[in-house]
Formats: sequence, C-alpha cells, structure tokens
Amino acid sequence: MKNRNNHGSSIQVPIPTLRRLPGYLSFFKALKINGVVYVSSSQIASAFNMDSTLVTKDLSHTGIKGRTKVGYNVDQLIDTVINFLDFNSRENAFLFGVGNLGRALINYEGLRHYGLEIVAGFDIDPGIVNTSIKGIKIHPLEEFRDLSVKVPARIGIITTPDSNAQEVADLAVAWGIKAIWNFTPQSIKVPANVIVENTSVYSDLAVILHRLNN
Amino acid sequence: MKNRNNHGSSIQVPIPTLRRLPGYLSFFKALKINGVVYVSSSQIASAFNMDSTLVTKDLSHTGIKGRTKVGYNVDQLIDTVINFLDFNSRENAFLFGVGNLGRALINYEGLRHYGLEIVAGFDIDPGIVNTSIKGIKIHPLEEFRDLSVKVPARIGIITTPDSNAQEVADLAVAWGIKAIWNFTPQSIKVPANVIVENTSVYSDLAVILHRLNN
DNA sequence: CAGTGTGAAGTTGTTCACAGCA
DNA sequence: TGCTGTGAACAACTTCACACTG
Repeated sequence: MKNRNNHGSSIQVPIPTLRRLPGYLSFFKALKINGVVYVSSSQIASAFNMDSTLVTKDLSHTGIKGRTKVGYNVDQLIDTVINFLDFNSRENAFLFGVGNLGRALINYEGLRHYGLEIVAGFDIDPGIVNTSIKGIKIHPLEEFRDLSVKVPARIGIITTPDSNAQEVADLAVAWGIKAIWNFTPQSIKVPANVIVENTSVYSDLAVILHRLNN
Repeated sequence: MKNRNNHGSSIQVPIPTLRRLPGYLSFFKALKINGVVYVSSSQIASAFNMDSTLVTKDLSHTGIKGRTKVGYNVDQLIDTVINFLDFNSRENAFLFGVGNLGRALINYEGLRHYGLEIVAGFDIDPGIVNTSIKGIKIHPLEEFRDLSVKVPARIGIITTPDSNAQEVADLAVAWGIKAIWNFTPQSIKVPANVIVENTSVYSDLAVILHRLNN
C-alpha cells in the first residue's frame, strides 16, 4: 500500500522502513503479552536503540494514528502492521532444494504465521524425493511443471547448492513465478518483471566481522 | 581495515558495500571455475543489475587496483575480498538454541569456510543436550559459564525461541561476549560496547510481499 | 576507445526543530 | 508538559560526468 502526501501524489515506502516493521511487530506482541496497552514512539525507539522520530515516520507509513501524550494503542499497532505488511494474507511458495536450510525453512513455523505457505518442495536427490516434511511433499524437480499448475504459487524459494541457483531460477521464471527468494550467495539473472530478493548470511557475517575487527 | 582518503583522514566502509562484497566474491569464484582471468566492473555490474561505478567504488574500498582496458584479475579479487572481509581468519562462536534454525547453521558448511567456527551449542531441552551435531557438542545452558572459559569465543549466535533471546543475550554479555548475532525478530538490549547484528527472514519477507502487492 | 578512478551532483534516508494537541 | 506529526536540515549512499591510462 502506498501513502499519499499532501499534494496527492504517491510516495513509496522506504525499504529500510519495511525491513524494520517486522521487528517492531515482534516487540508489540511481547508488550501485549505483558499487558501493555499503550506505547510511545520513544519507548519503541529505546528498545531498538534508534531515534524516536524515525519510529514515528516508520509507523506513519502504515497509516496508524497515535494519541498525543498517550502513544499508540498496542492492539491497533499489531493489527495495522500485520495488515500493512500483508502478513495476514496467504501467499503460496515453492521450495527448490531441500538441504539443511530448506528443511529448516519448512520446519520454521514463523513463515506460515506470517503468511508464507510452502506448498511443495523440489529436489533431485533420490534419498529426499517423495518423502514428506511437516506434511509438505518433496517432489522430483522434473515434476515441477505439472505440479505447479495444480497448486500454484507466486514465490519461489531457492535453497539449492549455489551452482544450481540460476538453472532453478530459469525454470521457475519460465513457468511464470513472480518473485524469487534467493538464499544462495549467487547472483541470479531474471527478466525485469520478476522480483528477486537475496538473503545471504554472508552479508551479515561480513558486517559482524568488520565491526569486530575495526 | 579502513581506507585513507587523499587528505590522510580515515573514512569508513559503507555498510551496503560490506553487504555486497560477499555476493561479488561468490561471483568471482564462479568465474574462476569457468577459467575467466580478468573481469571488468561493467561485467560484474551487469551480473548484479547495478551501476558499474558502484562496483568500482565498492572494490576500491578493498584496496584492489584494476588495469585499465583489462579489468580486475579474478584470482587477486578473490584473495583481496576474502582478506578484506576477514573470511580467512578463524573466529569462534557459541550457538544458543539448537532448534531447526540452530541445527541448520551447524550443518551449514559455508560459515566454517568463511571463518566462523561454531565451537559449542547450548540448549535447555533434555532431548538435545549432550548430543553432538557434526562433532559439535550441545551442552546444557547452565554449563555455559564454565565451558566458555575453556574454548572462548567472541561471537554468540542466538537461535532460541523469541521469548528467550534477551535472557540468553544477558548471559552471554555477562560472560564477556563481544558480538551477538541475533536470529530472532526480538530486539535485544546490550551495553553500547557489544555489537548486535540482527538477521530476520521477516524483514526480507516484508520486502518481497510489499513488492509483490504494489 | 574501453576500461579504471574520482570529485560533484543527485537521491534517498535520518535527524533536527518546532507546531499542535490534550 | 509529554507526546504526535511534519517540514527543513543534514548525512549517507548512488549515479553522473569526466579526467586519465595503456
């Protein structure tokens, strides 16, 4: 959802804001469990070691209104943020490559709770193929075309070995996938209309090591 | 390592640069396997769908020099980037919480290859405690203090349930951990001298869903 | 002339300063 | 006074323009 500024033109939500919102959400849920009803932007800011104005701006993108002197209603924050991030609307995903990481993602309840439903896994290892994990069947990769028509998905998650990332992406794109979530450090070439989001622990590791050593 | 500008003062490496470098590295390694000896910034840029000047600037932080009309030497790029990111120097880490994600991290060879050695796991589940995964022993959490003195580490990885993140962080900080890699979406409060790096798949998921739906 | 390398301009994101409100 | 909310100033990052090099 886009916001509108006071000139009526459409402005984008900053990516950093989108990336921070799930963290806030988790904080709000913890507050709710502790019976907290209202929270101010400065309280949120102090929990995340950041400037309170930035919290205000982030939250303003979701459209929520705070009450002056009181703060924001926690229940309303939770609802509004979940809605804003589309964490309440089910989105199907295919998982390519069922190794350690792939298995961890299937087992991870969190993704399902936040709207992402892995509907099928694909692999080429005969030892994994035709087994099930948490009720999700792992199919041979060559069955991808046929199966994906029956239970379609817009998102393809790539957790294959690095060297197979591009071929799997090509396959998914040819079928008509809309977004690729790439967990390999490998760069992937796709047509401009396909969304790619890269998640690599190496990026985080690089930041940690650099901060430790400097 | 910091760079020096032409006035002799020290300038910081931008975080986005640090986050991109591991991706480049993976690309360089693939080039090497394919026998490529030189690569230009525009070739790198096109693989990652980005501006070639940005690649140049990123690489300049590592201190590498390219040859005009020829590009950068691939072997030298690999060596230089690995060195710059400290991916060649061993760094010990403790893992707190050996669930699906924790197990995946232990099994993930990549971290070890890039300098991060998980030396011990800690959990409170009697079913996991005192077992071993890939030769790494999982200890009861209460043994943390004693054990951590024998095989010390500077990094603590938190893959516990969200609600235990803070208490485990407190424990690690009290012992003297230097950096915390927090895989829970929960925010963690630590003293200013302790580094915290948050890794949450929800941030990436939020970006994907937003781009899909807008 | 096809590449690196870099200062300047432009864009995006964050912080500051302050208006308005209960 | 303590809070939200927002335009303006500032800082960080990216892109542009161009000098330089073999």
